[in-house]
Amino acid sequence: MSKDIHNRLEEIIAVAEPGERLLSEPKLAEQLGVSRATLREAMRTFETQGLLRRRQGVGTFVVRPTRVIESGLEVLESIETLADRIGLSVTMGELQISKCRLDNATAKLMQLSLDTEAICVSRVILAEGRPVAYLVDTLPGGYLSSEEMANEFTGSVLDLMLKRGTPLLESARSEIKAVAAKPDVSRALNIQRGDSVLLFESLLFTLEGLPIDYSLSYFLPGYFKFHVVRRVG
Amino acid sequence: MSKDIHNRLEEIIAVAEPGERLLSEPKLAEQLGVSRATLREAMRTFETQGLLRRRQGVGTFVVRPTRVIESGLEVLESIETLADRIGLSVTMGELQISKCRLDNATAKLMQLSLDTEAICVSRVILAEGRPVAYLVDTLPGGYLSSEEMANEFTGSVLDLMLKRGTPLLESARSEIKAVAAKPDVSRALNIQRGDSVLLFESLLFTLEGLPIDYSLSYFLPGYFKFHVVRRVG
DNA sequence: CAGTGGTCTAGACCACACG
DNA sequence: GTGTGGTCTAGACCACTGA
Repeated sequence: MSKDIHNRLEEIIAVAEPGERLLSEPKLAEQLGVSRATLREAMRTFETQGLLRRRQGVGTFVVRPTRVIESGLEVLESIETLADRIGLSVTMGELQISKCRLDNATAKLMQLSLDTEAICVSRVILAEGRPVAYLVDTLPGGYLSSEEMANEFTGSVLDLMLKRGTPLLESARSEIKAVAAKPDVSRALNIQRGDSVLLFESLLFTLEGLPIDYSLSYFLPGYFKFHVVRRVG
Repeated sequence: MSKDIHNRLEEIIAVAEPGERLLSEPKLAEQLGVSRATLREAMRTFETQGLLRRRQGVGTFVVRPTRVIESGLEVLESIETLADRIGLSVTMGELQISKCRLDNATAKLMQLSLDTEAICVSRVILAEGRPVAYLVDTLPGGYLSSEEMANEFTGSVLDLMLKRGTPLLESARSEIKAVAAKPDVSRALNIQRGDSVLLFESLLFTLEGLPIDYSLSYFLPGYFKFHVVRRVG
C-alpha cells in the first residue's frame, strides 16, 4: 500500500535540513521499494504544500516555507502589499506583455466587443526565489502605456492603478476554483502538470461600475492562506 | 505531444451524448495512440470539471453538469439550502458517525483539551446521483444526540442547529485551499487520487463566540461556483 | 559531458460491478 | 466469469542543468 510511501516521505522530509537535497528519483524509489511513478505521485502533495521544490536537471530540495501570505478575502490587496505587511520580499519574473484578442467568454464578461484591442500581462511572483503565484491580466487597450509598464510595473496591475489614481477602483468580483495545473501553469510555478492550484478568476470594476481588468491568479497552495468570515442568515 | 490528447479528448466529450459511455481505457488509449497512463492523465481535467464520471467495474461516462451550485461566500448556508434555491435535489450518502479523539491541531483550534470527547460526522453529498461534496465535521460531544442524528440529520450540521434553534450561531471562519485528493477523498468523490478539489476548512462559532464545529468540506470544482466581492482599501 | 527531473510506454495485477 | 477502472512496475527517451 502506497499510503506508507506517503508517510515515509513525510518522515524523510521532516528530518531533513532545510535546503537539503533528496536522493535522485531512481535511487529514492529503489530505496523505498517502489517505482519512480509511485514515488512521484507521493511527492505531489508535498510539492503543492511547498515542502518540496523540484528543479529539472538539478534535483529535489526540501524547503521550509517561511511565512505564509495570509489574507482575508473581503479586502482587495495585491500580493505585494500583503507580503510587505509581513516583511516578506517578493519579486516578479517572466513578465510578458502582449497585445491580444479577447475570446468570446472574456469579451462577454467585460462587456466589450470581440474586436476590442486588449493587452495581456502575465508574470510570476516569487517569494524568496520560489515561484508562488502566476498572474494573467487582460485589459482593454489604453489603460496601460508601455512607458508605465517599463518604469512603474512591479507585478500588480492593481497597485499601479491605485498609485496612479485613475481610473478610480471600487471592487473586484472573484470566483474561486481549484484546478489542475495545465502545462503553462505548471511551468510557471515549477510544479508537476496536474498538481492542484488555487485559482481566482476576477473581474475588477471602477467606481463607475465598469469592468476594467480580467485576471486569472494561480496560487501555490502552501504559500497562501485565504480566509473569509461567513455569517449566518 | 500529449496536449493533443487533451484536445482530442475534449472533442470526443463534446460530440458525445450525455450519459454516453466512452470506450474502455485500453481501447481508447490504443485508438488515440497513447498509453493508458497518458490517457488517464488527460482525463483528469475533465473529471474535476464534472464532465466525466468514472465507475469502477462499469465504465467511464460523459456527463452534462446541469446547474451549478453557486454561492457568495459572505453568507453561510448549507449546500442543501443552496441547491434547494435553484431547484436541484441533493441527497446524502455514506453517513458515518463516530466518537473520535481530537488531534493536537484541532483541539487547539477549538480551544478544547485533548481528551475531550468528540463526535465525527462524515458524509457525501450527491447531486443527481453524483457525489459532489465530501464533508467531515468534528464537534465536541453533547451537541448532537443519536436520536437527532437518526431522525433529523439530512446532511448539514448547520441546518440541524439552525432548525433546533440552539445553540445560536453567528458565523464561520473558513480557510480556502486547493488540495490534491487523498485516498479517502478520492474514494468519497469518485475521482482519481491526486485530482484537485476545493477545500474549506471552517470553524463555526456560536453567538457567544464559542467554536462549536470544525469542518472540512471538499468540493468537486465543476459543480460549484464560489464567489466573493473584494473591496479596495 | 554526466546526472537530474519530465514524460511516456507496455504490461501486469487487483478490486469491483454485473450478468 | 468477464470486462471495467484503480494501481503499480520497469524501462525508455527527452530536456535541462551545471561542471
